[in-house]
Amino acid sequence: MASVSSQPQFRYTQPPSKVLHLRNLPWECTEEELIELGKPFGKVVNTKCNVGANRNQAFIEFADLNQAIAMISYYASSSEPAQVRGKTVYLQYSNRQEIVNNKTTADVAGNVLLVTIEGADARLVSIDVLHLVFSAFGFVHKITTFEKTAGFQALVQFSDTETASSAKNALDGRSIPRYLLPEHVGPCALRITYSAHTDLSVKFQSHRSRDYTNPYLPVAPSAIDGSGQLTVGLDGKKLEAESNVLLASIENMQYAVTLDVLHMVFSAFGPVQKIAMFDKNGGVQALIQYPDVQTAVVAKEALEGHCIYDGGFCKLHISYSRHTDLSIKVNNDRSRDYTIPNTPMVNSQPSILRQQPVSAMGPTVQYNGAPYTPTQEQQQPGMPQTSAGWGPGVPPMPQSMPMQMHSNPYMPPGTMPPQGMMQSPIQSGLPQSSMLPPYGSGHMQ
DNA sequence: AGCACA
Repeated sequence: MASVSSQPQFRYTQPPSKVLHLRNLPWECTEEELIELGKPFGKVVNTKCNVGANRNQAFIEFADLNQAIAMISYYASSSEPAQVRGKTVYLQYSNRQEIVNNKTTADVAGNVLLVTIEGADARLVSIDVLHLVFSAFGFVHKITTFEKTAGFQALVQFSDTETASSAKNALDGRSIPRYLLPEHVGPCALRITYSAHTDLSVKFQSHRSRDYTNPYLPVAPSAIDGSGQLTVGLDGKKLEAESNVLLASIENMQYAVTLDVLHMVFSAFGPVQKIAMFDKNGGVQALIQYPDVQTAVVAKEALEGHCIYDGGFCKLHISYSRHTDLSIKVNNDRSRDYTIPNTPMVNSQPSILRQQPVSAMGPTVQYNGAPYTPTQEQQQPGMPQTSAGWGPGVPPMPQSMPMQMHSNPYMPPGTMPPQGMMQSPIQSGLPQSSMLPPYGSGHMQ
């Protein structure tokens, strides 16, 4: 009582109640901790935690009024304040006589979590980031997101209550790790309660909802354009169906990017079958055809956003083409079919070596993928690509590079550049493992 | 640090 009357603005003594009002709680405070706190004084029959705007208040209801009085009296005269996790908790009689509506859906543990993403940039958190965050605790079945007055919210469905609880306990009040968010996105905290749902209804895969148990669920019509092409990814970003043909556009093309340079760069990941270059929107684009989708995926992942030359020159932007087989009518300096040795060659002078603006500068694409080392058989048209030479353990600079210029079926006799020129820009530019992987010399023309 | 689905 003394503690209550010591504060002028709340000096009025509350009439006793078997319900106590607690404040200044750590707001991760659990029901169990409240019970622990009250247990010494009597039987706690009900609690309600995470009350108030800051979720740092709670109520404890004792079986008997005398027990509540005992607790108030004890802490009124105690030198040690009531504490939860070392934080001082202030308590007083509640102005209500019983806890009502204690078990709201938010308190009843279930397999679906209601997640509120807080922060100015909450809306910029993608469903994929949420998926990543919650997947740390178990398989996430479904996620739906929506906007409410509470802000940007998501329902995250786990297999069971235990998994959901572990995620809730670990993540409630925490911020999404910065490294999972784009740089421009500010901090985003998660507030998590249980949802009353047990099974979310996800009709489409979209940037707003996802069903990870059903990868064949149709994609939302809003994400598909008139031609049936997928244009909007499930994260709301542009997305294309994977293809064995890549569309590369070159940004900031300070240096001439030739067919040969492209061939060299893209051959690092597998045999390049065809390349077609063309002008588009004032820039240069190229279609690069691999024999299979997997190779194209690896190449795209590795090269996307990277620059062919140091200093941000010739930055590659790569998407999947709708093409699956390019039609190369003539081999010239803008298009090439590497699978047909005898297609007429037009103007196939190796240009990279002549056109280097800085003599010692070679392509320096950096990427994180495993380098592909072209081998003899992988150069053979029609041969199935082996996985040999793949994997993270492949050294970026093998001891002996396969020298197969002599056997290159695509190189017309007499057009082979001098050995010294072949070596200088490319190989001398590879002192570090992060640099461009070895290109078989046979790829260069 | 101050009373509960707003």
